[in-house]
Parts: sequence; C-alpha cells; structure tokens
Amino acid sequence: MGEVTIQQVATEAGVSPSTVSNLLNGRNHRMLPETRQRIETAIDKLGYRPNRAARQLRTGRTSTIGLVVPSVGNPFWGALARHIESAALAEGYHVLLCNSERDPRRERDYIDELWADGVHGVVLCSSLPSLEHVMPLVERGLQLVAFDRTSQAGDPASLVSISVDNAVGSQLATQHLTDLGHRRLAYVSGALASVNRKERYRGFVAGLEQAGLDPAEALRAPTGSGADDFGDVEASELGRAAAAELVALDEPPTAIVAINDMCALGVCRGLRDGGLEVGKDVSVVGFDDIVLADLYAPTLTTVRQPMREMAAAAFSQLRSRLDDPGPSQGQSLLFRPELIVRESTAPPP
Amino acid sequence: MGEVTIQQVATEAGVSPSTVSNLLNGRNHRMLPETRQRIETAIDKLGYRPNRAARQLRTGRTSTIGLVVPSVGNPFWGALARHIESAALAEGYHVLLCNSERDPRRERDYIDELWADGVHGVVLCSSLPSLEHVMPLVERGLQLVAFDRTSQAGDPASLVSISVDNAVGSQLATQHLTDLGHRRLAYVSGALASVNRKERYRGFVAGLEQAGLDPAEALRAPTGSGADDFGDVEASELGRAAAAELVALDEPPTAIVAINDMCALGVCRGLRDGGLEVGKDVSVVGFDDIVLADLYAPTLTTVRQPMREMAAAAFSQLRSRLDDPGPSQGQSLLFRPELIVRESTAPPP
DNA sequence: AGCATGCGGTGCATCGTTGCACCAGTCCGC
DNA sequence: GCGGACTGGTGCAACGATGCACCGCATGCT
Repeated sequence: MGEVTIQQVATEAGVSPSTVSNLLNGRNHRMLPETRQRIETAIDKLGYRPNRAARQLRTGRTSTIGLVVPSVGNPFWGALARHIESAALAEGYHVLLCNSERDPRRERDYIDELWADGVHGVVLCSSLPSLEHVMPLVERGLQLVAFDRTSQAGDPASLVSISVDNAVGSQLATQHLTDLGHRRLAYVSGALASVNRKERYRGFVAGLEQAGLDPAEALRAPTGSGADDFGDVEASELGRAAAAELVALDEPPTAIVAINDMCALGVCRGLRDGGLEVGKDVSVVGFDDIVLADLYAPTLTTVRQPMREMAAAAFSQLRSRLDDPGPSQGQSLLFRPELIVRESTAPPP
Repeated sequence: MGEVTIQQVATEAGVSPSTVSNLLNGRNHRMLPETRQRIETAIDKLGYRPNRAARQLRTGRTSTIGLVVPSVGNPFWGALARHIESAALAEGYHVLLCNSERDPRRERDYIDELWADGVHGVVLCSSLPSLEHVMPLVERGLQLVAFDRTSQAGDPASLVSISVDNAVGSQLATQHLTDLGHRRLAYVSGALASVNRKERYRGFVAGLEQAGLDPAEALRAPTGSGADDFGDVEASELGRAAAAELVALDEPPTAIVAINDMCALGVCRGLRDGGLEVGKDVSVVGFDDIVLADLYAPTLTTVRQPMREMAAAAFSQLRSRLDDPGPSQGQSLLFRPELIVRESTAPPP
C-alpha cells in the first residue's frame, strides 16, 4: 500500500525533498547534471509518481478538466467526448465526465461540484441559453468553454465559445434542397430552446428567402405540442413522430431539414413507416455528420461539423487560460460547416 | 478565491474543526443537537464544501472511479458510460473517462495513472484477453470490474466480471436464422482477439450444430487478412468490407451474423452496395441493441444486452468493494441476453 | 581585507482534513 | 468521598508536495 513519496526518492538520491521537487517542476536551471542524474535514477528505481492530491492541495491546481454534455449516450456527444479526452490526454490532463441529461439543475450541481473538487476548467455543452447559473463561479475564476453554443449578450466576459456556424450550415442544407428544385420544405426540431437551435432555424429561414420562398409557408413539426423540449436520446423519437405528422398532411413536404442527425434518422424512420422512400419520395437533410450518417440506408446528406478540430480548440483554449493566471478575455470561435451530399436528398419526384 | 475551510466553519459555529469534521463524517452519536444545529447553520451560511484534495490526502480515499472503454465515440460504449456515470452520480461518485482506443499500452498507462491519482476502483472494458498487465496494481489493492469480458483462468482472484452471456446470445441469434430456414450462414467479426468475441463465435457454432449444420461449411469473413484486429469506430468499415467479399462469392450466404451492431450496420451497408436488400435477399443479425438498431432501415434484428442493469451492477460491485477494506472474493455476473427480432431477418428467398 | 555576486542546494511552514488520544466535568455506586 | 464510567467535545500530529527565504562556500573586484 505504502506508495513511494518524494521523501523516499530524496533519501535514495541523497538530496533533500526540495531538490527533487525542484527537478520535478522544472526549476533545474542551476542543478549539477550529476545530481539530476541521481534523482532520475532514484525515481525510476522506486517507481515514484507524485501524489496528485498532495500536489493539488498545496498548489491549488489540478490537471483535471470537466466535460459537461447532455449525454454521452448520444453518438454526437460521444464523439466529442472522445476527441476532448484525446486532446486532454496528450497534454497530461484528465477528463471528468458529466452527463447533464439536459437537466438544468443537474448541470448546475455538477459545475458546483467540479469547482469544489478543485476543477477550474470546464467544457460546457449546455442546453441552456443563459449561463447565469454559473456566473458566481466564473467570477471566482472558473474557466468556461462553451461548446456548440455561440456567445450571447450577458455571457461572462471571459467565456470562450466554440461552435460551428449553425446558421450558415443550415442555410447550406436548405439551399441544397431548393437548388434540387424543392419548394415545399419542412423543418423538424424540438423547441428552439438553445441558442444553436435558434441559429439553425434562422439559417433555414434564410435559405428559403434566398430561394424566393416564403418562410411563412414552410412547415414546422411537430405542430402539436411543439413547445416541448426533448432530450438527446429522444431526438430520434421526435423525428419519427414529426415525420408521421407530416406524411399525414394533404400536401406533404417534399423535403425535410432536421435539427440534427439523430433527429434526421428518426425522420427517415417515420417516413418509412408512412410508406415513403427517403431519397426518392422525400429528401432529408441532417446536421452534425455523425458516423452513422454514412452507414444509414439511404446514406444521409448532412452538414458536417469539424469535430476533431473543434474539440482540440476547446481543450487548448481551456488549457491556455488555466495556465495563464490573469483574467482573460473571452472570444468566439466559429467553425465552418461543410455540406456532405449523400443519398437522402434528390430532386422532388 | 479563498474557499471556505473547515476552520472558518468551526469559528463561525464556535466549536473546533474536529467537531465539524466529526459531524461531517457521521461521528455525531454524542453531539448535542444544538451544537449540531449551529454547525449546520454555519455550513449553510458560509457555503462550505469540503476540499477533496485535502480529504483524499488525509484519508487516502477518493470518490472517483475510472472508466476505461475502447472509445466513447462508439454508441455502445457511449451508452455504457452514460449509465455508469448515472449510477455513480447517484452515490456521489465521479467518473474519470479513459478511451483506450484499443491500444494495450494506452490502457495500461491509463490504469497506472489512475492508480497514481488515488483512484482505487476501475471499470475496465478491456480488449485484452489477459489482465496480466494490471496484476501488480491489483495486488496493491486496485479494485477491478471487468465489463463485457467473462472471467478467465489466470485472472486476479478479486476480479469481478460483468458480462452478458455472449455464447447464449449468439446461439439465440443463429438459431433464429436457422429456424427461419437459412442453411448458408456467414459470421462477420474481426480477429477473435477478445474473450467475448471468442464466446460469441462459439455460440454461433453451437447454433449451427444444433440445427444439424456443419460449422466447417459456414463462412467467415473477412477471409483475406482476417487476423487483423479492429477498432470500434472501424467496426462498421470491417462489416462493409466483409459484406463486399461475401456478395462476390459464387454462392453468397443467405444470412449473416455480425459480431456487434456497428459491424452489422456496416454489413447492411455493404450488402446494399452490392445490390442486395437486407431483410429480403439476405438476413442480418447484430449484437448489443444499440439505439440505432431500431432506427436503421431496415430495423435491425439483434441480441440485447441489459445495459442499464449491467452498468448498475458494475458500479455497485465496485462500490461495495471500495467500501469494504478487506481482500474480497471475485465473482462473475452473467446477464441474460434477449433476442430482439426486427426487420433485418426473414426467411431465405 | 571587505563586500558583492553566483552557485547549488536545503529548511521549514503550509495547504485543509482527519481521527486518535486525551481532557474536564458530571453522575453513579458503594 | 473516591474510583470508574460516561458525556461532549478539543488538541495535535500527520497526509505528501511545494516554493520562498535562506545558507555556506568560492570567486571576483576594488
């Protein structure tokens, strides 16, 4: 049980613990190469690893960051988590995983707890439009990188926002459909509860206008209890239900833009249930380009987010702010979306 | 910055830090209700939260567990991570996420590091048949719960194994196909590098034999460089390539059993590429029942693992062993798989 | 000789919590 | 009225790493 301590290393190397500590922390400018060698040998021999708790207690710093996502069960967030974790690992950081399940209260509790644990940097994939609930901690020094959420008025000044340009992406998707000749489009999303969802819808509207169509005539589904928010796992359920509603119309749309890929897959499923063939009778576009978009039958036309780059940026932003003590200026990084055309879109029948 | 310490709480409540600590740790058998009240008031007023690092340094205990999975980018592991994290949260535990990317070295390094961080309990979803690389730590007291891996000779005595009965599951799937009348079956997997994969294949063979078929005549794909291991994200690629190989045969199989759902989806994709219709020309069965199995077109017949229950069991096993100091006896928990019949299977044409 | 400067380290207090050892006071029995 | 037990706490020394202040020595400069 007895783990090796810095004291034992020091004894072994015939120096004081301070000297070992100095070496460990790069304060070895004026250290005899021989001394350094002795210490390194001792470390290897004893298999010494610094005790993180002690180090954190003393310095107040951690090399653990928090990652708050709605749910890693969702392939999109799973992919993000994977990339963030990889980026963190490369720099010796660890990732504490938090699934908010889109519960604002849970999200808030998590962040409180992370802070209490000494975690000073969090990548937050919040479903909430306002970040007010975490302001107190941000004022105390919590570094926050918001992912998939463009910055808003009222956000903390130090906030970093990482996001794809949702409006442009949606517009790209919509334009693709109008270019194919579609004139009767529908938009499927849950409540536009988060910032990025609003943005995407805005892009949809812009795309319609650009094609000379009247946004007011476009359909939005579900039309029934459209105000309900929805969780990630249920995104596909929602898509499916929405599609059922749409096919039941007298004049169903010939093309559907979905808020994200999971939702789009649900839509495809619903259309199939209704006897329609996706990519022939109806076109469907998603958003995200999750791995399954290219596996699905038909393969899904979608808007790709450069996840790896975005994840790397999220981590490196966080890291640099964690290293630099001073109060830092926030910024927004908007990544460029890319339309990936696959089989689920075609000219209207 | 200055966080509230137990000392401040003590001063505020007019007691000694020890007394506050006693209350916090449930040693309040003989404490005046009034004192207790004063302390609780002080805690609330100051917003005190115990410093984890200090606590861990002092006690040697953490309420963080490690979760090592191949990659949370894979929906199956993502779902597991979500459930484990939920179970942990409910008991006040945190989850440190580690993606091994199926790299044995990375897996090993991770576990070493977790140990050095004071994490004494890990849920390990290892791709490795042998656990030898972690034996030294297990001997030092590391508690290990192996997920999706039935126990093996040579495993640490204290190891807990949580797994679905892979052989039975596979046999169920195979039997379903032979019951439908299929006589020419193929099995698609990567290398049978891990224990559970071997088990699944064994179930497949058993299923064939039970139907009076000769396992030797069943196909295994890919036939080319079949010995290659594969990562999770590439499981679908492998399925797709394997399907391409199979359709090119003079006498293609009428039914395919895939090692898991991601692989099965790849197979479906490959079959489609080859002009075959899944659920009509060819039947396909997967394993896991990931969320997408029910979204796919056609919906995928598969073998369900009771993930939520398995995740809960994994955490509670770990927890109880973490709480109880003494050396504990290992055990294996085998969960019952369930065949979920959907559209991707049908009688042979 | 007298003082400054550089070199290669070391001493020590400290981070916040814990829990064993201990203590002063009261009450009981004989 | 004295030993013993109980009550409701407190004192103090850790846990392991850190980093500032400091030290003895050698050398250089005037």
